[in-house]
Amino acid sequence: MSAAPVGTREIGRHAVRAELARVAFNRFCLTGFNQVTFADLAEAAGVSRSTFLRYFGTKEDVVLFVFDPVGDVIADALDADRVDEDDWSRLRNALESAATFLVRDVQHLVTILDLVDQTPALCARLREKQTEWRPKIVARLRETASPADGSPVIANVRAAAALECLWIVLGQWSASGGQEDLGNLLDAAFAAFSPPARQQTAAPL
Amino acid sequence: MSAAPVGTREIGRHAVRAELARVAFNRFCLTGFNQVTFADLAEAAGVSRSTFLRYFGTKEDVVLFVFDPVGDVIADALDADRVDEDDWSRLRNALESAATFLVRDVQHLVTILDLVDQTPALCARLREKQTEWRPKIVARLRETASPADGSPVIANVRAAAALECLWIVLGQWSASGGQEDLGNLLDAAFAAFSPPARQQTAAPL
DNA sequence: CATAACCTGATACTCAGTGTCAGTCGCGAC
DNA sequence: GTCGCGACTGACACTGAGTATCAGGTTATG
Repeated sequence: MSAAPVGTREIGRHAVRAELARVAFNRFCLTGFNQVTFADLAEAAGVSRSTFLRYFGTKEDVVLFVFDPVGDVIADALDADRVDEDDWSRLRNALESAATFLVRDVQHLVTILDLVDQTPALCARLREKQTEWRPKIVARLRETASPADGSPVIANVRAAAALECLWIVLGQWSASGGQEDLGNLLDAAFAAFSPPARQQTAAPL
Repeated sequence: MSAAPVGTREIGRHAVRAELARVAFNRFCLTGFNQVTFADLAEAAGVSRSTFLRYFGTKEDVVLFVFDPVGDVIADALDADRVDEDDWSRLRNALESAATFLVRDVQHLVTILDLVDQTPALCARLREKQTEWRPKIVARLRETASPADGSPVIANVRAAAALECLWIVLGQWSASGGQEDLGNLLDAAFAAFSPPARQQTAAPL
């Protein structure tokens, strides 16, 4: 899944990166993302500013690098699930894979998500990452699309909509302190697409 | 629609802003967004760097301020269209209003959109603006939502999906040089939601 | 051991964005 | 008219992100 480091150098580098991120994250939560500078982080972690910057290209990445594998997780899940399902079902399941991947330490993820949506810069960067994932997802969808879907617009819209669902659902989940069930939340979100869409008359549920 | 300036000062300020943006935009198209600095822009426009920065808080805004009214345009269109329509139809119509608002000078809009998706920073900022529009749209949807929709998740998902449609459609439209019909493109995009979603068997169209 | 690759800290640099300050202009009140 | 007030401007200084370079130390490998 996450490319296993081969050399000892890779291992070390990975470990240092994790430690730097850990220290930095505490600072962010304590003082606020914008208030903390790279100089602060470097001092807190006991390395030089140069070194810190070598591990994380931007301040946003210090927080958001944990989301990097999500795009591949979703794409892989789509591949594993091409059995007789329609796009929406496959996307829903793939999103559940992504959610499962992210939720290891519930408390930690909740804290991250809180920090993210308190911080416009983090929101923006995370949305940017999502957009980077989309082409890969679109490609997987189109592999099995009916020939009638000549234009890539349909697949793009569905992929984009699904990614929005993931984000909205995670926001809701984190607002509940990680109590609610992600599967149920995903179902609730995808219900926005499935019904015949006439909302005026209350649908008998 | 766009709040009419009342005082002479407002008029002047607005005109200066437009002129600065015009000069700057040429520079961006010529040299590339990232290559141009505020100092360059100020010199090209014949004002000081300070003054230029007083008119535009960020370099991104110099390009993207034209999109600012779109959120209100969509919200207003939703209000004017609450007659007996389901959410998706209302959203589709509202998006067409937004598109109509944006397409005054076809060539200019195409140029802007090209510049935007050549420039990650502009993409990110535009997506940020979209997210700012969403709450207002959600509120309008929920005003007429059936009581069965207790959770705001449904409305959020639909608003987010619709905004993604707008962006995808504009991308497609701009790729065609502004030739294709935006109404048709919107229909094609919204088709991603309507069919029973089973994509394996080619739907007889 | 030797060498090549890598990591680190130091330093210098560009540029976005913020804030301050003094001078200027337009405009209404007196 | 002129006085004062508010807004606009340019000049300057400053913080902080991100890039680039360099010398010296460390580690893997032959």
